[in-house]
Amino acid sequence: MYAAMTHPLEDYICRKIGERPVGLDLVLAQFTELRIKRNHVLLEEGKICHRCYFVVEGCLRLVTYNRNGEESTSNLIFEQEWVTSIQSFVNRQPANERIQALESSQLYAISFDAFQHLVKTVPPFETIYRALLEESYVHSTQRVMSLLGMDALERVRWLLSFQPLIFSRLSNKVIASYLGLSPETLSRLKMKL
Amino acid sequence: MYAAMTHPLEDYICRKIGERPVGLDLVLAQFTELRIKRNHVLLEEGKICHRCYFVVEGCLRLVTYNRNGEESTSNLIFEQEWVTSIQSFVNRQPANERIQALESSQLYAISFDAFQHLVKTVPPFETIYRALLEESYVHSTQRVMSLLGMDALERVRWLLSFQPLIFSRLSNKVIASYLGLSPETLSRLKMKL
DNA sequence: GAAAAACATTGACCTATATCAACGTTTTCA
DNA sequence: TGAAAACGTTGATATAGGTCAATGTTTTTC
Repeated sequence: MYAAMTHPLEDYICRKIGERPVGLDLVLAQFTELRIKRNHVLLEEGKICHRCYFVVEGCLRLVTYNRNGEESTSNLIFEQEWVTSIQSFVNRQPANERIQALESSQLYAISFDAFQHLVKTVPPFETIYRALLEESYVHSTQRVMSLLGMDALERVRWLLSFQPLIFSRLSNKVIASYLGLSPETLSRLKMKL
Repeated sequence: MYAAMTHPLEDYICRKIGERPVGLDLVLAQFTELRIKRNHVLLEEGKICHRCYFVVEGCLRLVTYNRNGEESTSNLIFEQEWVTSIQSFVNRQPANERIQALESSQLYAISFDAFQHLVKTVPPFETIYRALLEESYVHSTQRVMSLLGMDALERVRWLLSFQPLIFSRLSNKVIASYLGLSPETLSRLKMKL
């Protein structure tokens, strides 16, 4: 039970940097804990996203709506990952996506202003943020490639090999909307695996 | 002809930062100029991408190949933009995409090691890199949303409104492969605009 | 813990987009 | 500059995946 004795975000940061950085308490002080229930909407589309969240426990998704009101899952976020509507958070513009909890979740939240301040004044924080942006960008480009070049079955296999966790934890409907498929199609493809 | 008197990369960096940063000459010294012809392949898939390029003049694309050898354009890069195979460059792993010139181009290249060194030792360089990652990540997420939630005609209109330059400069075939469409479909859709 | 709602699956059918083929036009390059 | 190759467009046809509907199952809620 040692894990429960330390601050989850402290663990994360120390692990990422490989040491306990100077000024860490100052960083941690900028975050507030937050617990939300399944289906809770953290951000509605059209609103500006003023916060960035670290996921301690649980799972969330970014949801976009097309002209006909049909939803797509533009991203899935699990433990030890961060979530925000990046375009809205960075550019201070209305979000074109919603942030919704898929499971009851425990989060740490930081405001845009505090985030910017840390990025500017705490070098290790900027480094973590940069590394996170690299990871996220790489992931997003891989996703674009899969959507451009693979058919439905290939995408299912690709997701199964790189993020098998998703299949054991999320509903058929959510997985389908993340893959750009109808639930019926995903249901049928699962039999062909 | 004033523009020709200064270093294009110097211009870019000063414009991004809003002033001439200390140590800029040190940064510029790490880059080497490079001129390539249309269709030249800067990086082949399967090789590790050891360099990052700033585009002074011209246009390039990132190309991925699926199981059947059909190509998709995973990104398009114009003047004043950067190109590398990000996953390969950052993680030192074989690239799953090719970098190819669509026009004869003038570039400035920097090696991975020099790039890392600048990121670590020249704070304004890290800041520019971070801002670039933010922009690129935002762009990539928008692309995912368009591929998940829009039909072919909507994607064409979307591209036309956000990057009209592309239509005046690139071939029907390349635009189609960037939109995830066959050339025939794009050809037909253009009449419906 | 029972009723209601949401979900997963399967079948029948439909449609957006791909594929294949033909042909004229543009580009490339010897 | 002229032959060959690549490209763009259009028509005919094929198909992957979507939509609609029915049914049984799981989850939510009061």
